[in-house]
Parts: sequence; structure tokens; C-alpha cells
Amino acid sequence: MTGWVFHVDLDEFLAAVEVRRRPDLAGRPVVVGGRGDPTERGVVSTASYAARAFGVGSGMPLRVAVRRCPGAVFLPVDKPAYDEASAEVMAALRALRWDGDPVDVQVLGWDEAFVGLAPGAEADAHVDADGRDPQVFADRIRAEVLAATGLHCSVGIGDNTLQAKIATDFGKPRGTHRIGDDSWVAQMGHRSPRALWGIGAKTERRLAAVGITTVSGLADADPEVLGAVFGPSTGPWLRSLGRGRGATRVDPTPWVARAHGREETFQEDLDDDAEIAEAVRRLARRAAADIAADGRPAARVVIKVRNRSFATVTRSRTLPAPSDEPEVLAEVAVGLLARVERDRPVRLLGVRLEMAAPEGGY
DNA sequence: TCTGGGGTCCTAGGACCC
DNA sequence: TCTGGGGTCCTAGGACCC
Repeated sequence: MTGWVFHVDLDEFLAAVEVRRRPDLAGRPVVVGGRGDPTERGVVSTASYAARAFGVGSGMPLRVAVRRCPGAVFLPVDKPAYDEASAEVMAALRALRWDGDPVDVQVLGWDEAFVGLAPGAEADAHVDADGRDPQVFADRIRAEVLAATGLHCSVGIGDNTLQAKIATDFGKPRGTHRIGDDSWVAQMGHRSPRALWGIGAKTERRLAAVGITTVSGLADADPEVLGAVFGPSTGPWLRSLGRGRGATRVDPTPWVARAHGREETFQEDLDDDAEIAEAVRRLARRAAADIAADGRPAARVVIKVRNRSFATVTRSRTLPAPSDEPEVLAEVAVGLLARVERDRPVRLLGVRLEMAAPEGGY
């Protein structure tokens, strides 16, 4: 036993932040997504639980959401507000102490983080012998986050990050749940591999095609078969997911971005080459500003073009030398357009700038 | 009812080099 | 007159996550 890993996930985060500053919305169906106009192209980022009761969920087109729940309040995505709220949450987590010992926090996104005892503390802790109760600490996490931010969260407890992450979903909303090595098979063995963090619809289907339809089936699968079907790296990794393996250590190292990109789905498809070039130039300049804020030049430029039929292609170019010049990067991006065969109007354009790796790698 | 925007990582084929 | 094998870079696409 090396210690517990906790996974903290805010409940209906974007909607909760909106309700926090507009208490009149409490309990009402609230849908956050796009520019807040359900007649536009855009999807739901977060629906409040009241909206979910109408069948509204993340990723759903706003036009569908409004049909299902005409009475919902539609709000635009307000990134700065969620950045700010997220910082409050992470600060509250970092301030936690377990019997006086500091914790490590690994941020996964706006509304998610792993929490674990910092290694030094853990070495002295003799977690089991001390009788530290992870359930008690999980409840403490929820109470402290609520007190510090006014936001509710759920907490998963595991022997590693995979187990903790999956456990959170069973605790939602406003609850806790534990999955450990001792209960992995009983709790997860009969479920679809899709229940695992990292396995999506496509992989679920490919696994089913070779007769693997449960987590236990994946755990007991022939490594040779998995390697042959999914590759030498992905195959063994999938099997380890089935066995409930994950990192036993929370990594508090601050995140270093590999790339910054900007993309836009147009309300009306673009069909004019000059307009398309101008849009790419604009997106490239915005992405250039993002990497400038990081203080690192771009090593590679990638454009993305999606047409009216949703067919999507990318074109990329490695620069002769890294550059942070917005106009240089914009011209490279526009130049890549020439390598896209365009036979119909354009729905989406994107520009991504991949940065040179920092000294010493990531 | 059409299907966002921000990311990461892996795979696979071809080029190129020794 | 048949053409190795390994390593690395570049490019395009796919899958997944929040």
C-alpha cells in the first residue's frame, strides 16, 4: 500500500459557475454552450442537472437542446470566468492538509484534479497503520471546496489514478465512491470496456470484433492478439486498463503545452478563396499570440479544413527554423491551403502551431 | 437535429541515411 | 537482375478527453 489517490470533479461546473453569479438561476435548466444562441451552430458544453432531466447533455447541438428543453436558459461560454473559478478550486485543493501533511495536486482540466499525499509525507505516514480513513478525507475535500468556492464536487477514491477517476462517476453528484484493487473485478469486471478512461466508442467496437466485450475479458485477453490488433504500445496499455492499473503517484509538475490552436466553425459556410485565406490568416495570428504568451516559437504549422459534408483534412509543414513572427506563420498557414483540394464550401478552418520542445524535453 | 473548440498521443507509410 | 535492416524525420489521419 503506497497510499490513496483522490480524483476531484466539479459537478455541472460551467452551469454551476453561472448559477453562482446569478442565484436566480438556481434549480433551473441552464445550458452553457457556443455563443449562447440556440439558433446558431454550436454544441452544449455543460447542462445543469435540471436541464439533463430533459435529455440535454454535453456535445449535443444547441439546436437539439432547445427543442428538448425550450424553457432552458442558454448562456455563452465565458472562458475567463471559468479560468478564474478553476483557479479558486485548485487553490482550495492545494491548501488541503491530511493530518497536517501537505498534498500534491495534478490538474486535469478546468474542473478536475487528482489529489494525493505528497511523497515525503506519505513515506512517514504508514497510511494503513495510522488508520487514516480515505472516506473521511474525501468528505473533507468536498466540504473544503464548497466552503472556499461555493461549488459542489464529487470525489473518487482509488489505489491509483485510473480507479479514482472512474470511481468519481459512481459518486456523482455531490458524493464519493471508492474503487480499489480489492474491489476492481467485482465493480468493473462485468462492464463494457467503454467504462474505462481512454476507451471510446471506436475501440469498444474493435475490441468487440475480437470477442472482448467486458473489462474482465480485456484483462484476460491474449497480449499477442492485442498487440497485433492495436500496436505494440497501445495493445499492452489496453490490457493494463482492463486490469485496473494506473499511476499510483499524483504528478504535481505544472503542465507545459505542446501546441496552441485556433479554429472556427462558421455560421455560414465560406465559398470564396480570398475570404478563406483571410480567415486562415486571422486564426494564425490568434494562435501566434497564444504561443507568444507562452514565450516559445512554433516549429510546425498545421491547418485544418472541414467542408460542408464534414470531411476533414489537415496539412502541415515543419518550419526550416522555429519562428514566432505572426506574419511569417500566417503566410505559411495560407500557403498550406494550396495543398487542399477544395470542391465544396468550407464549414470550419483551423490553425495549430506546434511549439519547439523546451530545453531538456517535456 | 447535424455534428464546438481546446488539447494530447499513437500509428503508419514514405523519405532518407548509414 | 535484384534489392538487408535499423533509425529517424516528416506528414496525415485517427482516437480520445474535457
